[in-house]
Amino acid sequence: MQKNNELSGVKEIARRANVSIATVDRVIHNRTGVSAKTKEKIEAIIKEMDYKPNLLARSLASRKVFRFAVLIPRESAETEYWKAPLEGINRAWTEIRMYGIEVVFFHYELNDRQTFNNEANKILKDSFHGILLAPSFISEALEFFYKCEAKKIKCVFINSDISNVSPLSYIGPDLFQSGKLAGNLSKYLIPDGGNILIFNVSRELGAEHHLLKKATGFKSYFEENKSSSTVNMLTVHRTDYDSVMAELAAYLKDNTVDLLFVTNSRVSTVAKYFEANNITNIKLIGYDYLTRNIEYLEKGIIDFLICQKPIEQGYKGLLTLYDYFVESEKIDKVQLMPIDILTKENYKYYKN
Amino acid sequence: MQKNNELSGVKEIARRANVSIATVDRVIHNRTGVSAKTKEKIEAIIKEMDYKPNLLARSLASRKVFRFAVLIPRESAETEYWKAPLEGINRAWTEIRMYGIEVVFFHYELNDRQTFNNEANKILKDSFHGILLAPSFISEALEFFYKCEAKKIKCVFINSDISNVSPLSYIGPDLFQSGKLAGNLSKYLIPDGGNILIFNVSRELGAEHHLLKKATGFKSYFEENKSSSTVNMLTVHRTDYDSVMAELAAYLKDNTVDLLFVTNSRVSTVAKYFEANNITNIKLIGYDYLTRNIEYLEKGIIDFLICQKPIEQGYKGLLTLYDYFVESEKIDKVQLMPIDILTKENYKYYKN
DNA sequence: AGTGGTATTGTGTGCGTACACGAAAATATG
DNA sequence: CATATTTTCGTGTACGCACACAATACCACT
Repeated sequence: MQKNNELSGVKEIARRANVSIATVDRVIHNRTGVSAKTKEKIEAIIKEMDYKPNLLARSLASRKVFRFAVLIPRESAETEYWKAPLEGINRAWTEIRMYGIEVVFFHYELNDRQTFNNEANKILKDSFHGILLAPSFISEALEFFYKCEAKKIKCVFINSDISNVSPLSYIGPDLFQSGKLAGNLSKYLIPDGGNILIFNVSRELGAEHHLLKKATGFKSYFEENKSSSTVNMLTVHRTDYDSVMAELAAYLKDNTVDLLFVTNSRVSTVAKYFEANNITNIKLIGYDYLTRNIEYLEKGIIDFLICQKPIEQGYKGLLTLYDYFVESEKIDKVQLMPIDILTKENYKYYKN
Repeated sequence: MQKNNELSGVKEIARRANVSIATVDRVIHNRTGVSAKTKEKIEAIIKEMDYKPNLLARSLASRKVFRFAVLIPRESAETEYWKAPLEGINRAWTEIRMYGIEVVFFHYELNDRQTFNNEANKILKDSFHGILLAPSFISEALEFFYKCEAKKIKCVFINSDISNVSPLSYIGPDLFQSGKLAGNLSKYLIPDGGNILIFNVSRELGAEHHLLKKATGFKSYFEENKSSSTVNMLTVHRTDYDSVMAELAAYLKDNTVDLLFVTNSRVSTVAKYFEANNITNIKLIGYDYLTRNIEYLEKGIIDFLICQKPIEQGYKGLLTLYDYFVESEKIDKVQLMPIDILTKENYKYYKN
């Protein structure tokens, strides 16, 4: 390593400063017990040498163990979405486990807020340095977040954010802009003046809910561009196929719709309905690279899928905790994901 | 680290096998000097323990130095494209330099194939383990590649590939599919039956040239979809604004064009021309996230930009060499980049 | 000067692995 | 059977850093 010039490492610093490497070590980690003048001297040398510690040797020598908890929804039969972040988290873990990282997983059910509390309490009873969580239930997540803050536990949010709260980092989409892009895409699918329906399929949908942020962004596109299209919104609070089908059918009986925007990954449910009933004159935009969605994208029933790198969200989420604790790096408060457009032509090359 | 059970590492293997760690080390790196039966025994234990070497300690102890050369075009005044891969390469380098990686850069001029040869020869005279190169000039690159093969130097290609040749890996777009996607996008911009022009701006354009692959893909979309649009192609062999402008103006004087597809990052040159001459009725699709291109995307003069993660290409390129030599991982022969669609609405969130 | 105490600095060991070198065992040679 | 040769294996040191522990310097006060 660096076999070139031997002027690297703490040893060299120590040599130049006429001190022992222990003293150098002390000022590097600014521990106490170093006189002001030697500290200054060493710091000057460090700066002059542009010394960069060898992270390998560092974490080899400092046998620290950090414990992180992961709190995200369980992958459900209805949507495989959460498989992706989990995959990213595991990928990150395999990369950093040798640096002394322990990870414990906790999963809650997306249609049962009580399970969130249960798992959250388990986490609080145990002892973790950091937590990676998807705050799907806002008030519950908020309460949990405050408890973590009190215990000096750092949190990273993925997938959706909570306003007025400042975790170590938020990693996920700009929901508003994501919806706005969907609005923009609809321009390419139907002429101006059409009838558009925003369709939410979600058990929970409070005022601050992230699906509504997408809907708001979507609408804003039409307002900003002074479009003459009509944009309505419909929400179904049951997520099974029959319920969705029934509500949608009822709506379509009374209303003309040229384009349908599904605000989450449940778009395949709508597509299935379209296919079963031979509905081909309604354009369809939805979310997420899931096998079922891709299937309908391939068939041409779904026109566009918007995707926000769920795997990378999980990957970066865990790495962010690692960077903070092990590398003690400064962390970006917000790490927005790209807003990717998937079509029949390019999805094969997409990487979550 | 791994403070849990102490049954990790070569030491534990050695203990269980009643041998010294040196012997264990020998079978791990399958060196000579171990009797068949002890080798078997140790291998069994390794498998049973599912032993994973600590890469930190490994590369700390093995003070190997690998030397890689990078051979890519110089960033030119006309296009900043090659800044991006270079950035990715540098990012990868900072991540792995502590593992004993040396990188030396060589740059050639995109409009002078002789400079490629000059730099390539410099590389051959020196001594490198691996080379990361953009084979812009096919025959020259081919010659160089064979010389490298003869010297057992591993090559990784980025940005464009060469047929019938097998480097360690190709990292870049599927050019054909990339062009095909552009064809698909044009569907959203103009009605079927329009007049379309494929526009190549490139000094060099041999039969195997990568721009032509994009053009072929583009055309294939219209053929496959039995489109009634007319697709023509025009190539300008000079890349300065005045030349491009002149040729384009001449063409447009005699021909109607509804949509123009520029096969590389020079799309901003066309956009500039459109802006200067108030041409607003021609849709424009081009390549690459460059500041000048984004400017025209924002203004609405460019409708779509296709982007293929140039930074990541460089990043992965160097990491691929690293993985091969240091981690001795199996390398994917082809690592295709996603084909990203950039619009006015989502470019801000794009990451190269 | 001697004593106690604090402020400051140094020494040594270990993290998990690689490797040079030498020792021992096995085998071959005369 | 003694010696030479080869095969097989073990010991020790190093990598760059962290940290426990030991040592020294410095100062105040009897």
